[in-house]
Amino acid sequence: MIPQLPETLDDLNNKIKQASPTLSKRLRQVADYVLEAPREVAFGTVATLSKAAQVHPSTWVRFANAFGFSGFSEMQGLFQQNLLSQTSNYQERVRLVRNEWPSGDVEDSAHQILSQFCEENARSLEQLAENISKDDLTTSITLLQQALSVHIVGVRRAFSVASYFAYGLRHIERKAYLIDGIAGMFEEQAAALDKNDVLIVVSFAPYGEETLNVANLAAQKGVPLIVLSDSHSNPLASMAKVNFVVRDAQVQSFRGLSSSMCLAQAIIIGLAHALEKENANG
Amino acid sequence: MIPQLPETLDDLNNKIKQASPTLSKRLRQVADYVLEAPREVAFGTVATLSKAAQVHPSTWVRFANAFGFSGFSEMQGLFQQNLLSQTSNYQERVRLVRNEWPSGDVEDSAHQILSQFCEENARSLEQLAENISKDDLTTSITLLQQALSVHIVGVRRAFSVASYFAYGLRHIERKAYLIDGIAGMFEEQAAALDKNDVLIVVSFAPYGEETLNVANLAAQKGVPLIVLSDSHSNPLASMAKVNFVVRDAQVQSFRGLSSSMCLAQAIIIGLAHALEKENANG
DNA sequence: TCTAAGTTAGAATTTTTATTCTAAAAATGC
DNA sequence: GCATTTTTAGAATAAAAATTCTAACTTAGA
Repeated sequence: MIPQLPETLDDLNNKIKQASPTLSKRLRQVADYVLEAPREVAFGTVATLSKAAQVHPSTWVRFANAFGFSGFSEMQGLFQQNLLSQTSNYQERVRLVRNEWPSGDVEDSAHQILSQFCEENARSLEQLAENISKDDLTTSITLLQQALSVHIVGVRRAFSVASYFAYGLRHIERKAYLIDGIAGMFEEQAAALDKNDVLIVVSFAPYGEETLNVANLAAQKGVPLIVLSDSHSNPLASMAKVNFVVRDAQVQSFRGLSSSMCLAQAIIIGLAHALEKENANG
Repeated sequence: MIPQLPETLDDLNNKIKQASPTLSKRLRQVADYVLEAPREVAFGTVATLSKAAQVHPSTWVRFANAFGFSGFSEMQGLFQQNLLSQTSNYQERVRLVRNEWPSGDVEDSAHQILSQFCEENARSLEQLAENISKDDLTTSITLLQQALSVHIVGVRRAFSVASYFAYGLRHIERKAYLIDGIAGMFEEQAAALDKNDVLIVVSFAPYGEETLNVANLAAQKGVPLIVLSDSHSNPLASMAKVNFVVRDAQVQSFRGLSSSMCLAQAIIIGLAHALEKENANG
């Protein structure tokens, strides 16, 4: 198919990108995986990689053949070579990234910003699991499990998280309603809250007025609140059944959302598991 | 002989140096080789390494046993780990250590899920900076800088990211319009696109039809597209000026958004920097 | 020099890994 | 909608790797 066999990993990567549109479904799956996780490929076996890329072992062989290699092993050599060549430069690269804040041209600084964000966000993620209590997680999942339906409110930065909650909960077939205040109807939407529901409130400092109003309305009706915020001393803490505090990474006075998103994800999947177990037990 | 098995390569190296004088001739040959060429050990097989160190294959097994390993393969793991950690990525280590999916009760499993999500997301963040090319970042920032206004489209899971773009861009005082298809008006909203604008398209597999339609309309009008997706081979790639591929962590067939959010953030802040510089220079 | 303890290399075995082949499935063209 | 081609997954095979076992060897001590 492609007779000229690539000599370096970069070479191969280019050929893959180029050929990608013409590849069949499974081969493209492998192509995507290879571009994304070259390190895994360096050490993996056909068996482990097949699992990771969710394809049949022989697909890897066919893939290697398609790019001119005699088999998987020959192709793997390229990935190992690459890894070796990378190790010597590594120290230097880290030094570069940890340098002063953007001094060079736009090109460099943009990538430095990205690197720093990645690093800071990764760090705050690493702490997240430690900072969130088991009890809070369990309580919130139980609340969501028992709820007739779930409403979510959040504005501005918090809106992205709120919309993700709505998406995720619907994905696992829970009734989820996003209070988005469309056409200024925050209060009208909040009126639909029932005391057998649950309200998830996502709110970061400075706490949005609309969000506080909705939360107050809900509290008056006796609707349990699950709060996700960035401070223990937020105005919602006292009325909340559960109060998650997430410290998202901050770079250059801009806060991220990675940790909040991660917690949202964990709650959703945790709920999915709980529901599964419930069903299994009758 | 030496019951305590080393946990890191450094650990092992120290133990080797310490034990070296007491080792037999062949074992010392291996010891010398191991200290001198750890990188070879990471990739080699018992056969190739035996030749390189001029010993019999079984010597390697005896050597590994002498330091408490169950066999050569177990010892080799340490060398692979080391190589990966040098390249900033400890994916392999976690892959090796990672155990089965939670089996315990809801309380434990919920927190386990959170831990795993944090871990996976942190890992994919670490890779993000490496996988995103400088050129793509620069190009997209320049496009956004020159754009009269910015439109953003994304549905379902991608909607959270799209809404974050809209929020962030407005925050730095760019004109940003979120094409949310409210009241089914995707096409009507898309009609507002001007060729001096830019369209940011966020789309993950399976690519939403609405998103593709909007992107097509934009492309026809000559509006530059910045695409953020999860695969090199997405249906938008060919029409895009820039095609960012972000592989968000996946746990239990549910994908996160941490990395996408992080990239969005970096683009926004990178743009803010570029605008600042532009203003400073007159 | 002989013996006993430790060490080694070779052969054999077991396990793992890669590859090939083939029937079924999917996609494509008519 | 049918026939043809391509693609895929599973089983079977081939190759390779790692490990074990044992007899031969080496060394040290009497």
